[in-house]
Amino acid sequence: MADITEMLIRRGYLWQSFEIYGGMAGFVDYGPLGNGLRRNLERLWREYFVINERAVEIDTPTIGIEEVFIASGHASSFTDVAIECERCGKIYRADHYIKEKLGIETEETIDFASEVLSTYDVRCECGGKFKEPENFNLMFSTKIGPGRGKDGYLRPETAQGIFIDFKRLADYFREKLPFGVCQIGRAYRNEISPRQGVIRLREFNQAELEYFVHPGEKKHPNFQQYKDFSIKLVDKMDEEHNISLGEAVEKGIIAHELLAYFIGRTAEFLIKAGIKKDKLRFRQHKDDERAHYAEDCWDAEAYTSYGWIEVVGIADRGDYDLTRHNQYSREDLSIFIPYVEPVKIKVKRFVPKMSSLGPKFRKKSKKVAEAIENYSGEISDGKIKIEVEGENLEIDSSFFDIEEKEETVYGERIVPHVIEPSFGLDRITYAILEHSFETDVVDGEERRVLRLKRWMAPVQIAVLPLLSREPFLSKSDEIALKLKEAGFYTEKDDSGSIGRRYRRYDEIGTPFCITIDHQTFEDSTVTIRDRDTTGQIRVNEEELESIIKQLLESERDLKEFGVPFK
RNA sequence: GCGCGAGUAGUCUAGUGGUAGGACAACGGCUUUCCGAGCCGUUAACCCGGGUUCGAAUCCCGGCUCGCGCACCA
Repeated sequence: MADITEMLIRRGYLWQSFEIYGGMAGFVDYGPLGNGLRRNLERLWREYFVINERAVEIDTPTIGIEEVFIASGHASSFTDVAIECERCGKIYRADHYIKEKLGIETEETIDFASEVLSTYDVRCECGGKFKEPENFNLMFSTKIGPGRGKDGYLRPETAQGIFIDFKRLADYFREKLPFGVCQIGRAYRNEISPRQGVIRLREFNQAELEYFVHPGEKKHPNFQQYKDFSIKLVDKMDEEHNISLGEAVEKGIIAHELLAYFIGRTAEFLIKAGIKKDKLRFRQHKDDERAHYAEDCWDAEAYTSYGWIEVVGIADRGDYDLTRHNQYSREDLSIFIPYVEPVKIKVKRFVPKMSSLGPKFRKKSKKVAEAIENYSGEISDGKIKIEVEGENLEIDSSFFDIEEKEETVYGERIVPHVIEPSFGLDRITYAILEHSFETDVVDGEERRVLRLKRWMAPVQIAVLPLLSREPFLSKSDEIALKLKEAGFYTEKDDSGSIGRRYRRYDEIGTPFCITIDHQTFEDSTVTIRDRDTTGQIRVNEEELESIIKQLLESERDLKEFGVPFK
């Protein structure tokens, strides 16, 4: 691989943030081209994960109130208790270190770690003593509102915003599973040591789809599409499989069809975006690697100069999130699933008689009534035994009626499971750039060319007057304007020799250059030059828009559209 | 956060205590200019702060950033 970072900076793909103030690790600025590329990636992602699924996109705040992250588990599992050696300055996660040295499973609290350290006189490997344990939270905290305000955090993932809106969303989808909800946006993690350029950022771009399904139906209607598709799979035992996704499900390597579907879909998407198939693999998380919420998880990994890097995580989060938010918010986040055939069942119900309960139990009567309603045991000697506020009571039949009838049950309430494909857009953008950047030789001279997929290029068309004077300039302006009006990202460039300009656009990945030459003024034709082959065709000015459109949407050969030129 | 190395125009780089140089790029001009042509001209840099010194890009300290290793990576 040629050194790409130099080009990315110089040509306006990626810049260090806060550069004139010395910079700050973990943040990146997208220059004009980088931003364009990432936007195109987002557009393609929507095609794959929203428009062509039963899915919608929403947008929720990047700041979350504390309650959200207590419920989600991030407040505790995202906080590490860290211990630092006084002598050598090494920092460990307290729970890891204690478990390794003493074999004790610890709670993740400062007090507990502190107690264990002093009780067992735990020392650093260098022999030094540890300072008092401290919390290190990987979430950025903030205060909402004036004064002491309310505690808030910058979201560490976009997903929580979706879970919180679950009731509204289920309603939007008319209570019918499966459905998907996605969010594209920024997320924040206060990394201890961000490194490797765009690979580990403190503020990054996610595209997440939460696909809600019936726990017993982890299938997808379009799985057929990927059943015979194969991609390199590495399971949690580090074993490699080169089998179809259908087989992988049959053999139990992938837990279920729905995960396999998203693996297939993700692979197709990444390849369409410009990731090389031979530099793409899916790796299953090992048992100790999975997040607190995940039941099974497969990462898409792309091979880059940093080695294999995770670009997508596809997790079966089970009902973890909805159940937790259910508990903490006390909102019912289940969904009603009707049976195919309603079921008739006999029910026996105890109906409290308030007119007799009231006078006898007074303030307690409401609680007694509830206990009677919930009673499900037998009646002995016309009495039932219930417990109210720790007190055992015998209630005789003058306080309740028994209603026995046949009821029709139409369905049941269940908490859906969620399958989450979560995409790191920054990493994907970077991997695409690396996978696309090549050098080749044209006319004996080395050329740097960014072979982006045509539909991904931030600058799609460059209009180049052969000569930098009239009438070439006006004609170029006229054609560039027409192409812009047609919706193509177009640049006009008359600076330097024509060869120099071709190189300029090769380097940033512009797939096609339109050249206005002498012949243009004789027969109203222009040339289209293909970035990858440097071949040219000559076409009529009137057909230009339609040909460009077809070329940009496909990988069709330029020669199909006109007479080769030169 | 620890250790090692590095930081000079947009980019790459020379300069090791005494006037900061080059290449490429960019910009303007000349040249009927289809694959980084040539010529003339222009713009443009010592990461930040402190110290030592008559004098610091250079030596020392601290910070920031980048690279590598360790640790961390829900």
